[in-house]
Amino acid sequence: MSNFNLPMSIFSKISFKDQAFKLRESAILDATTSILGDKGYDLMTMDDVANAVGISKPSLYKHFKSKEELIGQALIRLIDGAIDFLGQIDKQLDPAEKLMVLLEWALRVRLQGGMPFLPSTSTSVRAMLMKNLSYITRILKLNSQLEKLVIAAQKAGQLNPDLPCDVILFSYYSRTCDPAVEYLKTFSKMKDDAIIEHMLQVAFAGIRPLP
Amino acid sequence: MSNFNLPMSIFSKISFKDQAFKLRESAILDATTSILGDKGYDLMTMDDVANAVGISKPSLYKHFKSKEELIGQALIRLIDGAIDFLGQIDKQLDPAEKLMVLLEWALRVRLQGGMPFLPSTSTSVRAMLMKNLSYITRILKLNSQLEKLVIAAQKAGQLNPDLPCDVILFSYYSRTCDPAVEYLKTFSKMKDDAIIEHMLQVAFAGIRPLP
DNA sequence: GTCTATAGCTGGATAGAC
DNA sequence: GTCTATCCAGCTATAGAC
Repeated sequence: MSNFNLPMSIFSKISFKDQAFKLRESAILDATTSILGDKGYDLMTMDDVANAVGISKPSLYKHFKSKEELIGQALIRLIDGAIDFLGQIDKQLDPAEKLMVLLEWALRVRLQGGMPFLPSTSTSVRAMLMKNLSYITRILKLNSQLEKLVIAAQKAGQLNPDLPCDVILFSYYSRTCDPAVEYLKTFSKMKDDAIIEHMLQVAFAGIRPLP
Repeated sequence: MSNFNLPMSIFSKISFKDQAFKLRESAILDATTSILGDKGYDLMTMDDVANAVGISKPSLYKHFKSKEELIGQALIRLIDGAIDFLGQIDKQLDPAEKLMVLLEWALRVRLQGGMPFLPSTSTSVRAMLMKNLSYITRILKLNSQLEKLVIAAQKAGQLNPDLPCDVILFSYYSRTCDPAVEYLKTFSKMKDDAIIEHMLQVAFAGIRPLP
């Protein structure tokens, strides 16, 4: 935190503990992410997570005071990753290209065992997330950036200007959690790169201007 | 069944009972469908269903011997509806038009409170369904009909012949459970007809031949 | 066939020793 | 902070009376 740049000799014990704590927290979030991607919110149990990390359930609860908070944190980390990635994208790219690069990133994250970008469609999960203020804050931030990109791309004639902005935006979100990805991997045994290429092609053909 | 066309005077008692039984069974499946669409597989409880129908849980278990069977039957009824609908589509339509009409039907069913056409992506739900032989049989039947339509449409130049057939087929399936539908309804307050129109437009623009 | 009541289990969360 | 052991709510499924 605030002592990152101070000499270790003074704070070594504290910072070591802190580091270990952060590391374990990160390991917990990794496990949560992977299990969420596999089983989904409802079927993921706190025992699953604790066992995957190799700690006991009470220890898990020292880090996250409830299942809801744990999942909220995992989603926040994911959204933050997206916002970071968006900030690092080559400024030279035009809006539609930026959207494509971000979607590629999201699909790749998912194919490498992450959870889908959008949580379940289920009412209860959404209700749970809506109570989580820091999650809402992040998602609104990301959403406003994406909305600007969509509108700019429509103005520039890179995306279909006849479609309502919302239709493009929500379709875009949906592509990040498109089950076709899983089907292609499971049933067609397609390589990750081929899956991503085809998903991008279909997704953007759907929202580009009509000929 | 076999006595549908026989005089009621002879079988009235039996057929009446049968009818009532069928009616209740149908009501149970209706309730299951609606609750599944709302809460999803894991959160739907047998109490929910029994209460919605207005019967007790043991009575529910007289009709369906487990939660898995109940959900399986609800899904089978849905698939059968799709197969029936497909059989009734105007034979004059070309393959791509048939696919479009069917997708419209599926989206409309969903918007009217039904469950999504494809069940959850979750591993456990899929595992449950894979043990259900009559479900598998139906889904394979529907799948083979749709695959034929896709291939025919590609040959006729109505769908992009450069895309693997699987990519089109799985993308098509995914559109039936696209969360963008819910988002447009919830956040954009869009009318059902407008949602369907836009979803169809985006979906088919994505898989049509490139200009 | 329908109900009330309950068995049996699972999973979220915690008490209390170390 | 970490564990073992446990509580308790809520769920599937059923026994047994009517």
